[in-house]
Amino acid sequence: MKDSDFLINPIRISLVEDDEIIREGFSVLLNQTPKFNVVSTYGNCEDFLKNINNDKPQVVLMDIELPGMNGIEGIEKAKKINPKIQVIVVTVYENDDLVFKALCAGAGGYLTKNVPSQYLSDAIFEIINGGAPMSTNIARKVVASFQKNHHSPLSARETEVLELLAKGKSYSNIAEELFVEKETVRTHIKNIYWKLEVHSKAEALEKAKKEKYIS
Amino acid sequence: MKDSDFLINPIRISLVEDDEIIREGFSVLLNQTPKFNVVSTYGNCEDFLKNINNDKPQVVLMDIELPGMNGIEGIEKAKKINPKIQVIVVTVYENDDLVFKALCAGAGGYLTKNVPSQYLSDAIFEIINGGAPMSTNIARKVVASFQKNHHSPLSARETEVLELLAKGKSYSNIAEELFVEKETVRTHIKNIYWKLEVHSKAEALEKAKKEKYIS
DNA sequence: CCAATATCACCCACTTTGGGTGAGTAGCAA
DNA sequence: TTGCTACTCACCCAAAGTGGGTGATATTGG
Repeated sequence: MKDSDFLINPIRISLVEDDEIIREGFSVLLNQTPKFNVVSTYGNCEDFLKNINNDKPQVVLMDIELPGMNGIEGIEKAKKINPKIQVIVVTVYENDDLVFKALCAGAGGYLTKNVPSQYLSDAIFEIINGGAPMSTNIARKVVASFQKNHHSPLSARETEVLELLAKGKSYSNIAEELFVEKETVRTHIKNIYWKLEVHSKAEALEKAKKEKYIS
Repeated sequence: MKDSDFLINPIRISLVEDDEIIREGFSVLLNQTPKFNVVSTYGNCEDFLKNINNDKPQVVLMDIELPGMNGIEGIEKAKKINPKIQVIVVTVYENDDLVFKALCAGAGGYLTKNVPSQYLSDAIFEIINGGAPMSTNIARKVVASFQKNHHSPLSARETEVLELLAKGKSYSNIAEELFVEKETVRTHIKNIYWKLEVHSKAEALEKAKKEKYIS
């Protein structure tokens, strides 16, 4: 599909943003190009969800901090109504937790609000073309979330054991998989607990994941 | 830092790519701009790693499919030698497994090889500025990896229970957390096993993660 | 109304888990 | 050489966890 095709069938866009100034700004900005058709704008998720089947947006620009239902819930419900809807989060918040919650909820893009106006249009085209538009800092966060902490107190073997424990395997399972005795696995786990200063599987996994000793 | 600063201190770049044509092409292309300084090019990881402390590259463009050590291992070892090195994978492979293995190994960017030459330069600036340059399709894969399967056979409550089980919690832990009896948790788990056609925690978690019923 | 969901109970047997203590081997670095 | 760490294995114990079976009740949405 070429960009010019959108002149015949402009991309249907809804905006959910409680700040009226920003909302109208985005709306005017996007409507400047005939490739976009801002079909509706809302100040909260409730109204947006109520009209979603009428508006039939292809792309939604969604704020996170909203009166009433927050954007995360809004994304979840919107995706449940129509999984094909592409949601781009546009927010000032770049707190790690929010970013990952939004992506888990179904956001397909995430922009921090200081985006130059050109980026907005680019992002919309990108998500329509199967991409995942993200601000620089967000992309880095997302990629970093895959990477492990290089300053783990755990030895290679211990990390291996803990990784298998994280998959829900029992000591015996792990022993078989690593071709060692169950007693050896037990010793590794005792040492892991000692190093992480914990006294149970759940605590160890929580700490190890938080500190990114395991993925 | 402004782009113009790189005229005084050009960005030091190493290339690891076994196809000599591509390698030389990239090298010539990047050296066309005085902001870049391609300090070395290699056809395999072994040679690259041997000279890494001499070359002192800030950015490495790394192929995955290489004779001898593959790119994934290469990234791991390079990051172990100098964690500050920024690695951008440049490859034709966009197999899910490889993408995530590369990111876990420490890659900070991932481009599929049909990148227009302009993108290469942009990507290098982006990674130096704390971003994570990715091709459209790769970014989508990465974002999609956070999202759950909307066609889960599990009920909301069952998913909740399984999610806690994945954290290594015991039935009793889960019961407390959900304010129900342990017996109720046991029933949920029995139903989960039945639905997923498995007979143990490890099997259930494996299947549920593979099918993305839980994260 | 029926099916699915969520809740709880009691049976049983086996395994798992966490903690304690001790000990041998190997490799590496001061 | 002497430590240190890592990796391996063994045996003790008691409590808790796990998987499977069967049953029940209440609520809810299509």
